[in-house]
Amino acid sequence: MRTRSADTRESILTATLRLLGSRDFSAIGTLEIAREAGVSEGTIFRYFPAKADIYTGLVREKVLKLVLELRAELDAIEGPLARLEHLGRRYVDFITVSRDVFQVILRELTYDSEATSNPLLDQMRSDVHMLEGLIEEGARQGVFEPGSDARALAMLFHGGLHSLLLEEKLFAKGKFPAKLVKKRAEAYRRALMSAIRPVDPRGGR
Amino acid sequence: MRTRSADTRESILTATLRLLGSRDFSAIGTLEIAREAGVSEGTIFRYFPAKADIYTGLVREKVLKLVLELRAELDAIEGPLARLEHLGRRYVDFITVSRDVFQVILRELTYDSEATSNPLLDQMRSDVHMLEGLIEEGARQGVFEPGSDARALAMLFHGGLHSLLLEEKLFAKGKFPAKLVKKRAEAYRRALMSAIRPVDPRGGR
Amino acid sequence: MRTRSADTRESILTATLRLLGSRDFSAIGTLEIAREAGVSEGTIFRYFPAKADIYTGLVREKVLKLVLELRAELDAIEGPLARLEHLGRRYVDFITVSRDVFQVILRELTYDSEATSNPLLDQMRSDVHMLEGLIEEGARQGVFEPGSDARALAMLFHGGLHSLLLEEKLFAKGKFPAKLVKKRAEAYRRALMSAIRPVDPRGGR
Amino acid sequence: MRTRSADTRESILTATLRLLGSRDFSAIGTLEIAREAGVSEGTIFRYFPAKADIYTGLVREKVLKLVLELRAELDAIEGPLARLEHLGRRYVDFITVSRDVFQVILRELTYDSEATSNPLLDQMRSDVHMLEGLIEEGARQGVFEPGSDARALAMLFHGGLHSLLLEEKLFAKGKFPAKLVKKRAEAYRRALMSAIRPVDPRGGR
DNA sequence: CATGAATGAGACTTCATTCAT
DNA sequence: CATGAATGAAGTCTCATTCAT
Repeated sequence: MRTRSADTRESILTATLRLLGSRDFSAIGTLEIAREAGVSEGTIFRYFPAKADIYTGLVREKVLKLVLELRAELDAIEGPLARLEHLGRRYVDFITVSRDVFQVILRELTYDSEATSNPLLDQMRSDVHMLEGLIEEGARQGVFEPGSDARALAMLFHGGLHSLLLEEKLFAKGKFPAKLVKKRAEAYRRALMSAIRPVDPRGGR
Repeated sequence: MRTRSADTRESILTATLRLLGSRDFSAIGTLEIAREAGVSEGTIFRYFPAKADIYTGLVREKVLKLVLELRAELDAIEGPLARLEHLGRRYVDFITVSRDVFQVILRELTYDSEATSNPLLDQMRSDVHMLEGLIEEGARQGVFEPGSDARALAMLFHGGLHSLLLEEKLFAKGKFPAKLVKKRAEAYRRALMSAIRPVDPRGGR
Repeated sequence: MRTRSADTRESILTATLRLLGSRDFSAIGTLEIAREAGVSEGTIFRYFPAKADIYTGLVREKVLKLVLELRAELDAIEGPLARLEHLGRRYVDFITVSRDVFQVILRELTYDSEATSNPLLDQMRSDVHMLEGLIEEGARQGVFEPGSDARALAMLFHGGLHSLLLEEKLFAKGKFPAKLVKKRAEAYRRALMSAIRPVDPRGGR
Repeated sequence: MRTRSADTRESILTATLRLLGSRDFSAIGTLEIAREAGVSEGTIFRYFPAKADIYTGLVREKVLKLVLELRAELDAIEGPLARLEHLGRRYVDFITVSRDVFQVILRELTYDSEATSNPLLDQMRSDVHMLEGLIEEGARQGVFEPGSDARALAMLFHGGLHSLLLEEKLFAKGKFPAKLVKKRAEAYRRALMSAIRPVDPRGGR
């Protein structure tokens, strides 16, 4: 009964996530979510007191979880360059396995937040600070060329992910195959790295 | 007779644009739009046959117009470097004077489009092609360093705008003052240019 | 100014009459009436205090007028047979020149009237009485065969008009040409007369 | 779960039928129908996608059903005279138990139909053909006097029903008691039969 | 505990009526 | 006077939520 409940709840969340790909949450009905989740409309309200709580739950249990996991991974890695590279690799996963979640994040960012405290924004702020620090550290260590605006670069890393999704949207019918995502993500990573101008480790330049 | 004022129509559109800053179109009511526009609810439907047409009108008359104007400006400029620089400068305006419109564009991009033909996407595709061509041309002319992935760079220019808005959202209470927008946009522009590695005109490097 | 007003008023009434051919009054909008009459919506309310008054005016000035005229004609004719024959002939006009008005009468009769006094119904009642008297008189005079139910016959004369319109509706695309209306009306008249069994004046039987 | 009751649907239809006695469908609001049916307004739209579908359902499930039943009964009866007499008897039921339905039919006939195919009209056409054939057959068999216009007579049978309802409307406060309906219907039947002049079976004349 | 029928508040939309021009 | 833009009350319809089964 513990398990059964957890599964139902999960299926409601993922069904909602799926539907959020094509429309805003306010344009999705509870009946629609129920059908997509394979449960009855009434059941939804046994798991969530109100429709809005589905979204809240989604952000808390899917979106934030993803972001926090990524952060934990990065924190476990040594060295600015390696970290940045891990970040780049992870972005590929975002698009292939967690694109729905990521799409929600992107959309959420297009709203003026009036909430005094938004955990997602708080986390992103912290991530940007981390990235900034990482770039500055890299510059101090001589791994990156100094003189760049660390915040702008940090923000652009995020922008790169947005760009990758947009490219797919503009130039693919449907979705990029995993292989192509990898290739394109690599191109973006290289371009951004080039903006940071990591000193070529193999000498030269 | 009272003249059917283009002003009324305009005020409905801009009111909607304003409201779109904080929520999706589907979460905004027609009564809300009416109040924000300072007209009665009935008046809305004298100018737009259905609620959805307000959005359509917005995209056609505000969003597309802006994008087309920018494109025309760029087409009038000679030389890849000058063009890219104009683009960068224009982005500042987007955020200071047309931020609402731009926010609509960004959000629109977070939905899976099922429409067979979306004029906004068509235009963006064309713009990306233009940017790509421009970067490749620059590389051929020796103004930019060759070897980069032109499409990734072109896409990143768009991502930069997204990043700038996000930075404001994360680190400003309210909005960046115009002065700061200019400064930050300049930082992004330099970072992106640096990714393109324009050959330093003042020799050396 | 007397004339101009009267024309406008008239055109509003006839426009409404025309539209009433296809829909109930409640399903017709004032804008529609205005367009059909070739005036502005505002003008309608200079001639009629409220929409409902158009219908009232129609009944008073067109429908009742027609019915009263017919009655006056009949009253001027001597002899039951001649009267019935005039009635039959007049029915042809109803369908060719006053069909809109007649359609309004027919429809009006499909509503349960709750009004304490309905001038149209009052008039019809009086007409039926007149017809009844006429049939009874004919029977007394030996012009008609006695023994029939005068009221049923009187009512059937009205039903015949209804039937003629229905026949047209069922079997004509559009409307019967005047010639055909005449022919069919004659068939109905003969059938009804045959129910009354007028004693053949030319001897025999 | 509460079962989706056919009763609810039925009560909506009959409530509408009741209201249609006094006004056109376009003049009846969905809230009114809901109250008359003893359900909430929302419930109406669980059973009918749009208001117009209530009317459509009414015609399909009540009106047409009635007409088709009558037709089936008549088809099962042998001999033109017996058929006509059954028709006459059935008309009494129409007015006593299905008067609402019949009123809808009558009103429907007062509109110019623009629909290419109207199942009610199609059925009526077919019924008139049947009646015509029946009268002609009777004439050939010598049961009826020949020489009459079969179509006019067939149409008049329908007109008789209209007349009966009109008589009630003109001369009764409220409705005729069943007994009286029977008596009056008999009078109409006799009058119409007399128009057909069935040869008196008991010889004579 | 799941279901889906029922609900009513509120969304979108229409339309008779008013009134500045 | 005529016009048609504006209005808001009322209509149709949707949908989150409740609750009997």
